[in-house]
Amino acid sequence: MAYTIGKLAKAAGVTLETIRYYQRKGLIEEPAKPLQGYRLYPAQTVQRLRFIKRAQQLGFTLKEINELLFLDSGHCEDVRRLAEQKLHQIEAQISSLTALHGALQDMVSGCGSAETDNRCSVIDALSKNGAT
Amino acid sequence: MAYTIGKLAKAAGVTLETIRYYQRKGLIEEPAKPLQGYRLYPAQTVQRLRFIKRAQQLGFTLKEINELLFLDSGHCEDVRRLAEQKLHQIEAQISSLTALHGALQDMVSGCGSAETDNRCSVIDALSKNGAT
DNA sequence: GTAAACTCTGGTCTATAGAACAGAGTCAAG
DNA sequence: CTTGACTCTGTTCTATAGACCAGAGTTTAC
Repeated sequence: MAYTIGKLAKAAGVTLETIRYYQRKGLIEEPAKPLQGYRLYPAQTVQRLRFIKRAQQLGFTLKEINELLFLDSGHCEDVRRLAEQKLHQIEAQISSLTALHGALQDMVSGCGSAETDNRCSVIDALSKNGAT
Repeated sequence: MAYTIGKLAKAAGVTLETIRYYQRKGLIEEPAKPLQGYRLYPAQTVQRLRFIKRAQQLGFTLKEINELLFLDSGHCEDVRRLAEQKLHQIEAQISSLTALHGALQDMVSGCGSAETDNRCSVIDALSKNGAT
């Protein structure tokens, strides 16, 4: 099953502009244009677009996603090395988000109860040194 | 104690450009320029800059930070609401990252052993439905 | 009292991630 | 076989978060 760009966009839940942008950036391949007619995208491009969107939601930049995508086609050893690198990044990201979560939670729970002066404790907490 | 912009920048660990940018964006107040001479910034601006930087590290955009700062002079409830909103965002982000971590880990451990075809299946693992 | 260092204003420039548009070509349905 | 929908290429525009630069004025240190 093949898609024209509009169908592809609809199937993947992105806009035409996004697809073209990703092509320019090398995140997805631009199928050769038939000498007359429209480009046709293979079904797997839908998956790829979804992958990109998901990874983006997870806080990866397009540049990082591009790297991740390259993992798919390289030698298994390179793949492994890069993937492990990514894993460490993700671990770090999770733990810093977890710390942030705790800090914010503390702030929120202090809020409303510990207003010694007329300022919010959330602001106070953020101005000092707390979560890393 | 008052700071010229350069001292302020050094004290807060930001650049002059950052300070000016924040002024343009209304995140910090631009002191009136004495008819002859340089602007002088009150010491509390250092705190404010640190607050901004800190909040930024915690994933707030300048726009959100501006809101937080604005709300500082308002009701604590509003600040709380914003912080709670952010809290939920962070929770979602953590769980997505955790899912991604699991998927990547599976891939890394399968890599080298389970290459049924000649792909290391990152895309496979993540293009389906896993992390939301 | 001059030179180095700093500040001022205002503009341009960068990267990221697209959105919007113009004018042409192409396809599909009635 | 024409009209409306879609696609093509290329360019410009947006927002975010600053960085950088030039030429002028100001301050500080020697």
